[in-house]
Amino acid sequence: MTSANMQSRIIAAIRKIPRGKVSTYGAVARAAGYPGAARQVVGILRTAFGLPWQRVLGAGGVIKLRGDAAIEQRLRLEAEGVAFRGRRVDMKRHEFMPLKGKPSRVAKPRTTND
DNA sequence: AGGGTGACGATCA
DNA sequence: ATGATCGCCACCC
Repeated sequence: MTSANMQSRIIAAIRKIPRGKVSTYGAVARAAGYPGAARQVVGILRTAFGLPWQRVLGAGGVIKLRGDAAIEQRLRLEAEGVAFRGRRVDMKRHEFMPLKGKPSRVAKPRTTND
């Protein structure tokens, strides 16, 4: 078992990115359990439909699409509240990192989810 | 088998 | 910051 699973796991990882947050090709690959498979993430993003593709960026928060597609991705992200700093998104604020953050205090219960 | 392709990523000059 | 290089992984001739 290989790619069939890989594909579903990568897709699952992408679907977890919440609105207003973003991730990167590499991070998605790692989250799916395939470090180094960033290019596979790309392949899936290109073919699969119904995915929040606009939330996946290149390392550092750079939009790797070209031309119109790049414009659209930016607009879509800004539309969901993602802030840019020059050409890159402010990863400090919007990068989706499950398992990050210090569990020193009790988590904040969010009542208004999307 | 051999070679080319991606919405990549890290490193170095 | 920018371009080149090399490493990566699955897929498609």
